[in-house]
Amino acid sequence: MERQSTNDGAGTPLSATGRAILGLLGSAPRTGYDIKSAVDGSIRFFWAASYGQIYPELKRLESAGLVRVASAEKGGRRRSVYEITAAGRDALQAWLASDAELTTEMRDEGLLRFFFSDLVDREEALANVRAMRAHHEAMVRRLREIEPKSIQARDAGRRFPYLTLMGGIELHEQRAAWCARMEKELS
Amino acid sequence: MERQSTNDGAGTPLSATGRAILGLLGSAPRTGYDIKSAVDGSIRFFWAASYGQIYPELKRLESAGLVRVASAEKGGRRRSVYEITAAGRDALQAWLASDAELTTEMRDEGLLRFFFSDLVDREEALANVRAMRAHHEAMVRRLREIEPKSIQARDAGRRFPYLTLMGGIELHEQRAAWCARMEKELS
DNA sequence: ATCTTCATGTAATAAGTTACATGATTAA
DNA sequence: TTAATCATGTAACTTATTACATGAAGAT
Repeated sequence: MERQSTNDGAGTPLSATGRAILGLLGSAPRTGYDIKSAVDGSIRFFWAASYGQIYPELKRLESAGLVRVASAEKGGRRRSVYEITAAGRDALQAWLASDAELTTEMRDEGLLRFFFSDLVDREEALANVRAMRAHHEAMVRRLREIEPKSIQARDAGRRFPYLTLMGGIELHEQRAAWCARMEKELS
Repeated sequence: MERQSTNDGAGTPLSATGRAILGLLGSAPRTGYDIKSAVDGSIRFFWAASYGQIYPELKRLESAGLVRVASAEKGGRRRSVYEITAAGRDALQAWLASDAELTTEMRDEGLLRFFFSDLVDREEALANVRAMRAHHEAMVRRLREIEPKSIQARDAGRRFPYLTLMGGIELHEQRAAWCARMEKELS
């Protein structure tokens, strides 16, 4: 087994979510709140993060010297804007260039139910598949909403977020189509 | 927000992994070891479980009266075969027929890297996509290996495991195809 | 003989969610 | 004036992984 986290020299190894946050700070300085919005508005379909992870992780990244806090104020209001440091950029690049094992996991309770559907009536199996399809179709709609923003970034020279988004749309379209086929199969 | 777990009357609510285990015991009595094998050999691509979850969960299911242990012996060796009880079957059916929220999550570090690939050279982005494709192709091969077993179950009247498996193969084929297209895009 | 599979479990740790608490600013 | 958005954080809890320990049975 290989090490599962990137560790450059000393200090606590960087967790996968830490890398995600660092990556988002790679393109712009952000507050914890901004990071949560960015996660939800772009990488959420393959990588989620809650405030309960983000704020503590930002502190860990800071004490590891990978980000620095530029405590700005907006109005009279406290606001901590984090930006990536040179060391942070190095760590990020090192991760992106490494050949470490990539975790890929899926947890889909809809498929779990589908798998066990021999135990229930056709109607119940059908209801489950319909719910799955509705979910994937909703995902496609949500992803399409962020398409314009992604196109802007692409035209500004950052094409990967756009390509990733298109991949996500395709993925959920394929899953929705599979559900539709299963609905026919069960009818 | 709705309750996230199925709770029939009193006792500890049943966790998602508990439901997965109960579902597997729905078709045959099994040991903890058998359950691990069954998970790895069928539902793993959308629902994983480790021994560290399985053995404690079996005890919880037992004290909730949803499974019973028929302590069999094979050779001179200790062996705990669990089987589902009538109450367990009720709980399983109730879950399969309920309209509770279905958790669907994905964590894909390859896509995370891809998303951030504007920060690295074309070569590094390409290496990452190739690794992703290799992974999905390996998944397709592994799933195809269990196809015969699945066909047998289908011919014996349990068709959903087969349909689920075909869905998984399609899913990973689609992802591999997307990777191939991205490789072209980057060349 | 020795390797693989069968078999059971726990302890430490890591990762992540949910609920809660608090309050300012901005748009309608 | 009221709702939405911006903003920060923690505590309790749940969930899951990893590493370890142990050993018999069956195959080569």
